[in-house]
Amino acid sequence: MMSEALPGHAMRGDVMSEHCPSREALKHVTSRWGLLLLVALGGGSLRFGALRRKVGGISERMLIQTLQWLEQDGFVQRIAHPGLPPRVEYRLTPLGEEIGAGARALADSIERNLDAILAARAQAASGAERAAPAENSAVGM
Amino acid sequence: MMSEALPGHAMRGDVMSEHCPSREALKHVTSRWGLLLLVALGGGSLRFGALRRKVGGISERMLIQTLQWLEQDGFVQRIAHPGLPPRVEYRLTPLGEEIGAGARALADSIERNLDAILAARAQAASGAERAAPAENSAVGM
DNA sequence: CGGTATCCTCCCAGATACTG
DNA sequence: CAGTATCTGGGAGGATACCG
Repeated sequence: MMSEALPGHAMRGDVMSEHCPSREALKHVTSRWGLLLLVALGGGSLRFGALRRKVGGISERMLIQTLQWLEQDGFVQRIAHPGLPPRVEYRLTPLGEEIGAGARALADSIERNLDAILAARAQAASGAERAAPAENSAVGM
Repeated sequence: MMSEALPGHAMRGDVMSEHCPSREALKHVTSRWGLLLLVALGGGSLRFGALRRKVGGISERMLIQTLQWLEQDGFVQRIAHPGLPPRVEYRLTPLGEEIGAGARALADSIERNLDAILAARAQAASGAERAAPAENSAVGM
């Protein structure tokens, strides 16, 4: 599952192992909004409202919940400024910066290659059409 | 949502935009098993059974389904060798290699920093205890 | 061995209402 | 503005059985 938990030696997880705790962290990072929040915070700290506006389609509830997951895993730091109205900033921790860099690289690869991805999907769809010759050239999605 | 779809110019997605098609690809990559499969295939082509054994905890059904998602998006190539018993290999496409590299980097960051993550979680749990000192100390999640 | 088909069960996540 | 609490459904994903 992982290497020996020797005191003083960092233990290393193994995401391929079913019961490794790293799976839990991976789950948070790859949750529906986790990766997007890590990417969004890559540019620097953001307030709750700004974060909500930046990440299109996220609900307040999921924003809070995902931020709490990321905070518990030590990826995000929550900074509450006293006073009214309440102002809370969220920023990446050093650990979060590292994870966030990977998240951004992944998102960037997808964004840059979107045309190739859409082309592959169109081809897969047309291949399916050949198998089922009942004509309908509409390629949705 | 994205830059103009000029013919001859690659279009670029924007994962922050709610209706951008890149969200769909991101969903597949960050699905429960998507990232793990991309990582597993990073070392070279693998057969169905080997893949199943490598990714701990995955069911046959989700293995097939996730592979099909990744195949449709052009990340994975399926190669069926004729004959009996059936032998099917899966390997990353060039596009898949690029996505897979990001996936591996992300998984690697989590694996390497697992101790820090677990420490952060332990601290968050003890902090929550201080906030609610009366109740039972079971710290679930 | 490598799938497909079917059923079923959680629980993720949206909607809504309320608070400091 | 930044949360919390509760209700609910939809769909991801597991179990099982069967096929080529």
